[in-house]
Amino acid sequence: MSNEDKVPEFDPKGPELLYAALADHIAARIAVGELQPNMRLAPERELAEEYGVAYLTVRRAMKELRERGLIVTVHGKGTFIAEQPPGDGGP
Amino acid sequence: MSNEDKVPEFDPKGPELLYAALADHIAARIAVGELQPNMRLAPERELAEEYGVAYLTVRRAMKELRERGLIVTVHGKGTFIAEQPPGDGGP
Amino acid sequence: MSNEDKVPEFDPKGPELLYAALADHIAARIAVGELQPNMRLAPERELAEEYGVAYLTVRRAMKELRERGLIVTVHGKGTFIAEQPPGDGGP
Amino acid sequence: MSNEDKVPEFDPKGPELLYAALADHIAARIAVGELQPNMRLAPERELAEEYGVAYLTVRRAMKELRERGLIVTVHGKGTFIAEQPPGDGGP
DNA sequence: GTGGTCTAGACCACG
DNA sequence: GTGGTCTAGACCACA
Repeated sequence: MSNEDKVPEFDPKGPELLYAALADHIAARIAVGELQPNMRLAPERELAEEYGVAYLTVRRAMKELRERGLIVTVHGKGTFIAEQPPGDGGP
Repeated sequence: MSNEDKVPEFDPKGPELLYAALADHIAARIAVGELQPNMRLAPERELAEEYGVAYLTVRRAMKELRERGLIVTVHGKGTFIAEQPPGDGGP
Repeated sequence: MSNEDKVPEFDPKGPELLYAALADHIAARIAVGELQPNMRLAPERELAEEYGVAYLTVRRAMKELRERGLIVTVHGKGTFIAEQPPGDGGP
Repeated sequence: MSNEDKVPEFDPKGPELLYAALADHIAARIAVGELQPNMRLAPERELAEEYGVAYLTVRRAMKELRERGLIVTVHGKGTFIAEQPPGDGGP
């Protein structure tokens, strides 16, 4: 945890749903430390353009990350990387 | 009417719009007698801070209450609790 | 009615509120036939840019026009010029 | 013109009107180069506190400076030091 | 990808 | 020193 590896480009090909792939990609950027706690994420519309996906796809990915506790969003202000909780230890 | 019950803290969670929730909360404070006719309400900017919302949100709530006839606002002086009309009696 | 005169540029100078001036300008474009019934108006954000005003100012102007019955807006689809009611005939 | 002298503290004592004294003080800060073209002036309410004067006094001083062409104010954004025109050369 | 609400903070009008 | 309008730009609900 908290390694400084690089996250590969976002290039979804697998059977995974697009919004899930996007959520995973951002989650990876957080895990790797590229996105640090309390940083503000780019606005949702900007993310949509950067990733070349529809706005709604970004919204779904954000919802996913919110539910995983990785981000916190404040209406009208932006969405921020959460203080990362101790990883659940995984499988 | 004019009971002296307490109004619970402002803690919007429901699906209600924030400004509407705020308007309702203040309306409740009036209904319960915490805010009496002719009293001056705190300045809008102060309300915004107290309630932890943006100024515009307070403005919208005030507009709502004005339309309901619960308050009267005078430009440059402040906003005041209106002489309460006979409640519509409800169901 | 339904003349094809031209509406002058939007250039608010008077004491009128900006959003009211904007509403009037669009109302004039409708009156003159430049904007025909059932046409879709440009998106609100685009109007904001075109007119060089803030988004909220456009929103307020739209609200005004909606209340005057000149436009109809559908959430998620756009705002459309209404079937014009018989003008009140004026003086 | 465009000297780099220092402007003395604001300490009105003379018969001059307070808002005029304030305007002159700010004009001096511009003349001396302490306030450069295109810089944003502190918000009016902040200036009122800093100078220890009423808000209205600041507003009047701003009006004065606007009419002298020393500042440009944009509603909702702030007030900015104007590109200084060639001094009128006055005696 | 639209309309709708919210945040933050500026200048304006009025008493 | 209050209420009122405006700027700028964020997230939200809907089709």
